[in-house]
Amino acid sequence: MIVNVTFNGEYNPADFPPFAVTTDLVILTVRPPSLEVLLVERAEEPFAGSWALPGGFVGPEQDLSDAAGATLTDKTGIELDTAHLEQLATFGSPARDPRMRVVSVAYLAMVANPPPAAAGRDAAAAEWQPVSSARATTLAFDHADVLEAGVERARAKLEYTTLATSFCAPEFTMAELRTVYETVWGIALDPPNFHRKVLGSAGFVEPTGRTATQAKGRPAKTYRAGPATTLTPPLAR
Amino acid sequence: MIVNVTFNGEYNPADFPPFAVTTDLVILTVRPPSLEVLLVERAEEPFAGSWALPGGFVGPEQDLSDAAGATLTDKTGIELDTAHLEQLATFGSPARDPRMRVVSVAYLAMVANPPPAAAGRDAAAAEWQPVSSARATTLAFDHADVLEAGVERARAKLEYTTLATSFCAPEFTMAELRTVYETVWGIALDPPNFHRKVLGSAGFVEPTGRTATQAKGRPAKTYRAGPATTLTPPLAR
DNA sequence: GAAATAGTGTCTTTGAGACAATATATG
DNA sequence: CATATATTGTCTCAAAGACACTATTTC
Repeated sequence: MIVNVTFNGEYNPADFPPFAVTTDLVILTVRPPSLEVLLVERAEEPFAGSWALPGGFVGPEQDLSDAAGATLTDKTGIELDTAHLEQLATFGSPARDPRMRVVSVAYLAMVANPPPAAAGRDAAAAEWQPVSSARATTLAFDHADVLEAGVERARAKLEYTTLATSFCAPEFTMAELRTVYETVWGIALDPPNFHRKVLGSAGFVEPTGRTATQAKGRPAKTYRAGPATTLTPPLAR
Repeated sequence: MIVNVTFNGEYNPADFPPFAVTTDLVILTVRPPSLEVLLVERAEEPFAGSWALPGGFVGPEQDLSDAAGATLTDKTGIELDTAHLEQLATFGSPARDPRMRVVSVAYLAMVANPPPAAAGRDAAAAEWQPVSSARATTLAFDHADVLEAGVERARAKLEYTTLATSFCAPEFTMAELRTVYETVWGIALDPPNFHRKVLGSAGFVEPTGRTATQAKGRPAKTYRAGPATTLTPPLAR
């Protein structure tokens, strides 16, 4: 198939050869004791059989964030308004795709309790994998770099934003919220101090008035995400 | 001029029509009492006569950061190794360029004591303008959004990185470094506390052993940037 | 010496962290 | 009641902020 594109005036094609633009997503979820990322097994070349981040081409009239959002809902089955989605960084090394110039705008998504992953049209399989496993795998393209950027962004943002709640169900206990931090950061936090810090951060969480029964021990009060988006002072790692 | 591009297999052109990829730069410098940004006056359509951020097309085999670096040295006359340059965000709304689909990867640069701006090939003029003035101007494309993102990134990064030194000459006084913060943040800082905080942050600055004569008052010791890149704990705004 | 700017000392307040103590559930 | 988990209390320490004070220069 042949595509003819005519340029003139200031827009000389020598100045801007056709680029393909894609989005790739680092979709994270917390499944204690692991931070997990959604990977797909590529069905076609290049890197057929390799694990990769889910992604896709940006349509001619499609906004970048819409393309990312479509991939997110398609791959996870999660509605956009329950997930956090933000632009991460753009990867455009000339050599990153062996066949042609592809610039990829990476997005970071944080989701809670996703349904099991299902293979799509272009993927042989889709699977939630612990980030530690994904790091040990040879990912397609430069997706190892993208994954690192996404994980580091998520780790950093837990410090100074309320985004940890996007890894939680709509209603959660203080221990569940704390476990999000412990899982993403890979460290143990002091439960009493964490409890006080969260309640002392105005707008971080709101009490529901309900309690959640524990397998053992005193029932925990439940909370929902509050209106605040930033934590000042931050929650130290 | 006609460009023929052949696609097949997974790379169906219907999935990825030709995009142009550009870089746009938010190049900031501190000239007390103003934080200033380099703007160019567009010589050609669209937005001929409007002020815009400097930028350019990414070459077929050119890395994104190389394209940004080339624009930086071209427009400011500053060597890359003396400036800070980082990727900011990518802007790709289908409507952002009236003629065709252009995805712009924005970069943020911080420079010290730039020479006067000079018009280039594609610009009628180039000028350092206070950010407050630039905000009051109607900028070309979506450059108002890009500028906001750049300024906010710079303001935030002064808190938890040592990047304020990239706004300073190689050798600077504590008052000069403090003035960088005061100019970017638009607030006054307490000189004694600032002094202690900076010296207490290991690797932020290193003494040169020299002093700088003041117009009035006691000469100030001078410092150079140290090896540290992050400030923990941060310098509160 | 007066004025200006650089730099030090000290006190108060805030918040993080360690950890004891109390509360409320299950078996 | 023993045990487990949630929640509150208390003490200590580090750092931020206010601001008095000292140091060193020019005029």
